[in-house]
Amino acid sequence: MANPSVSEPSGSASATQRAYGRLRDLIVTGELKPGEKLKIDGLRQRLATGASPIREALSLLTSDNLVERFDQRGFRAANVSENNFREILTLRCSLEDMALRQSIENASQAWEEHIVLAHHRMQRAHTEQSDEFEARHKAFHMALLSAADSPILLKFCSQLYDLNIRYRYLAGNALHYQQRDVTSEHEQILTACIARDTQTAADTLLNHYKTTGAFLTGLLGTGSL
Amino acid sequence: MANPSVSEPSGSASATQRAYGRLRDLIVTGELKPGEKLKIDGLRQRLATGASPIREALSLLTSDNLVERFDQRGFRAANVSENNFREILTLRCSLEDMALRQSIENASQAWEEHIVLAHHRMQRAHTEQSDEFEARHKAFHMALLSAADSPILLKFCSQLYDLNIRYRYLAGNALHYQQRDVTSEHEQILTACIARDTQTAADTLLNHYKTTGAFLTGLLGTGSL
DNA sequence: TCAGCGCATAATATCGATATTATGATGCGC
DNA sequence: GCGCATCATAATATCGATATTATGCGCTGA
Repeated sequence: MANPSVSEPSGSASATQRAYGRLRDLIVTGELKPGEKLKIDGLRQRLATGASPIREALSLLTSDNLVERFDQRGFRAANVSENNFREILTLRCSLEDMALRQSIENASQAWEEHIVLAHHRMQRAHTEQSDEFEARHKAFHMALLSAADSPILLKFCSQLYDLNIRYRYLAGNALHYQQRDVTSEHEQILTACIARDTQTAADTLLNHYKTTGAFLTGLLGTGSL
Repeated sequence: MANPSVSEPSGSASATQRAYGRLRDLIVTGELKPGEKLKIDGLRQRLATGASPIREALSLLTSDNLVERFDQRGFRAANVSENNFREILTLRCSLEDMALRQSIENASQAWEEHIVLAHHRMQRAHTEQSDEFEARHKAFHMALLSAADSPILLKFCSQLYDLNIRYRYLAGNALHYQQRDVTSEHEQILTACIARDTQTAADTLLNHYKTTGAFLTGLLGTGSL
């Protein structure tokens, strides 16, 4: 399968959790395409599990905006559109800005160490071309926000992260060229956070998103997707 | 029973939807108390339906932060706390501010008529002491934001609304005294929206929330809940 | 030739039953 | 008398089967 896995260990406890994580990966990575009908029975076989866990997982994904439910007519992978992407990008900028500022405000030594570690792990995964890079990348970004002491806000950010990264996968290799200075951008953000330089951190972070975002919007606009 | 119903017609299609709406009401109104164990079998009998719809509904409510899931140990109604309430209030102010500004920016005649109508219905329900007031109240607030053209943001707002109003129910009649000038506040907001006076509308709306919020925080602080 | 009705097919939504897992009490050993 | 392991109980999580509902095709009649 060779699946990157944006999420946590998939060997976890309940079948529902496994199905949830697995399906989310499939959708985020585009293996299940936007708008694609998600037939219970098909997925049941694919994930080798019963219908109940599948349905529950799909319900959860519905709340994450990754799946659309049509009463009595099953589920589909959520559609994509330029508008949708713009919305995600805009919201993400607003909410992460908010969260990052709160996070830095509450900054503690533990948090500082946490982000340093998360950054390092991401870096290592990157140089090693590891499968884990995606997970580490998300972990780093969430770590930045983690001191915000606002679980709901963090949950929103996490959801938006997934929604956003889905578009990156859809753009696929078109995006590889611009592995540009992402690394340096990450370092800048990290440095600013350690220095408790809220403004720079926020500016850099948002710019980080907007740059990638603008590029993706371009692709979407040209109908490449 | 005499249940106000914060949500839509509960006679709708699927058992899952019914269970979802019903359970949400039960939790929001406090009939199912914070932290209370939600035993599948109990609910199954109470709502006269099977286990699958219940589980699916609970999964959905988990995503709404109204229910907590403990793997292999079932579900509980989400706990409440002063911190949690403050978080909801803060987030709600930020997000609704954002949404309201967008909404006014996109204001159309249709939207204007929509909010006037929603306001009128709420008023009528209020004077008639109708059961529907809660639903109308939410409808009015959501209508204000409805031109925002950002479904995800609106969904977040809707969720936060429910979370917030849950605390109002928990405070119960202690809150009745302060039916104060809520009516006039609503009118002010409506008027400002019609006038496209973004700043006033936003200020009034946020003040509306913060006033009620401060009062509730007070109650929570004194351990009245 | 085409629109509309009705049937066959396929998928969903739901139920009832089972296996698995937590929980609380009981008794044994120390 | 107290702590710990063990067992009975109760609840969850999951499965397989069924009933209900949508869907697409072919047929009829204009």
